[in-house]
Amino acid sequence: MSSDDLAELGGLTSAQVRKDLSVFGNFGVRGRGYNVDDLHGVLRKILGLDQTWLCVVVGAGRLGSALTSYPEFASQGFHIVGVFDSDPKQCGRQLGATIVRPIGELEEFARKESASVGIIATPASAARESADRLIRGGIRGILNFAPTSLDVPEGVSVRHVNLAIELEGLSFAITTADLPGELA
Amino acid sequence: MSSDDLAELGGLTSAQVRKDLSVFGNFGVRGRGYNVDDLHGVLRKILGLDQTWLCVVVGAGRLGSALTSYPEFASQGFHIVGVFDSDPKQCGRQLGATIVRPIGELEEFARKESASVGIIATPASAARESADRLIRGGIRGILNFAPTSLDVPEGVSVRHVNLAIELEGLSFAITTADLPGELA
DNA sequence: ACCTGTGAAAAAATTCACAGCG
DNA sequence: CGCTGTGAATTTTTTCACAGGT
Repeated sequence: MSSDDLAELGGLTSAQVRKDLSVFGNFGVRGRGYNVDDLHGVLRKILGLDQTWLCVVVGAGRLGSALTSYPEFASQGFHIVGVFDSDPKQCGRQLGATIVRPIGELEEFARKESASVGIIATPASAARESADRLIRGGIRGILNFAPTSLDVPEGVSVRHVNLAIELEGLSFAITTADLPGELA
Repeated sequence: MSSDDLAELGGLTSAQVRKDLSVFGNFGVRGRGYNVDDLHGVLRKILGLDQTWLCVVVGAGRLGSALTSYPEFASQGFHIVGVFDSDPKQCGRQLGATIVRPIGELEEFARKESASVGIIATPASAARESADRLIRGGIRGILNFAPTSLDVPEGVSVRHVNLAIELEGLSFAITTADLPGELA
């Protein structure tokens, strides 16, 4: 498959595809293009997807429940090994392959299981505390669904997913698309 | 509040804050900074959040259910007025303020209700069809949680949220942070 | 004195375009 | 001939730094 084909699929330019791949190595063959299977394998390795990642979820509400059982996570090697909630009523409930545990057990559990990824699906008010617990539990990366910025020490990576902001972006796009003579 | 304060809160530089705001107008006062309430109102208006957006959700699985009842959506003026699923077993179930309806009723429902935003929370295999239905229903913007690219006509905006890719990004960040002499 | 708004400068990302290999 | 990999050119984004208003 050529960089043109890949670009088409990804909504990019072929030069973009080639430049980006060239950061990591020379994966193509001049005159032929890229071997899709090989490239797939190489990219999985670069992304660190050639291993299983042990994850814990904080927050067993609707979003936390959905994420815990999200099939795309498991299929990419992200295994949810524990779910935690501060609400005693949630604790003990079966969720995916595990049961919901009390938030107080998070640190010890994460350490024992050597979990390296934490997913925060709590209300904003609990996000900071959740992050602290995850960090004390020895987690290396946090995916934060709460609309809260997090301070983390060196060596811990954070990504924010703000679902409301995604809709706000759509709102802006729709509103802007409506403006008639705004192209000047 | 000064651009410095705003930058601190948002994890940006003050110049960034001022430049970005200056695209839309002069909202600050020299020597004083920005009035937070005024700025909030102006930005809400720019983003189109000074109105109620009627949304329909396609897919009443775990993710669709979580999104339908996601409090941050309602609080930003995004109201879920309908949820649709192709599985007859899901139909009729109460979800948030509405019941789950058969997918076949989507187009007519969206038109009647004048819904302008569609949220796709189906498996990848159903995403394309869902988008077509939404478009035929007169929707103006689509938030797509399925890992599928969508072709949409002029005038329809799309945003993709790929939860697995967020975790893959974390995986890469963690993996990369581990490499010892990779700073050269 | 403080802080915005903005040109100018610097840095980063993207595109161009082509030498060179298969 | 086709297509990669990559320097060079271009465009975009970010940062700098300061004139000017409060």
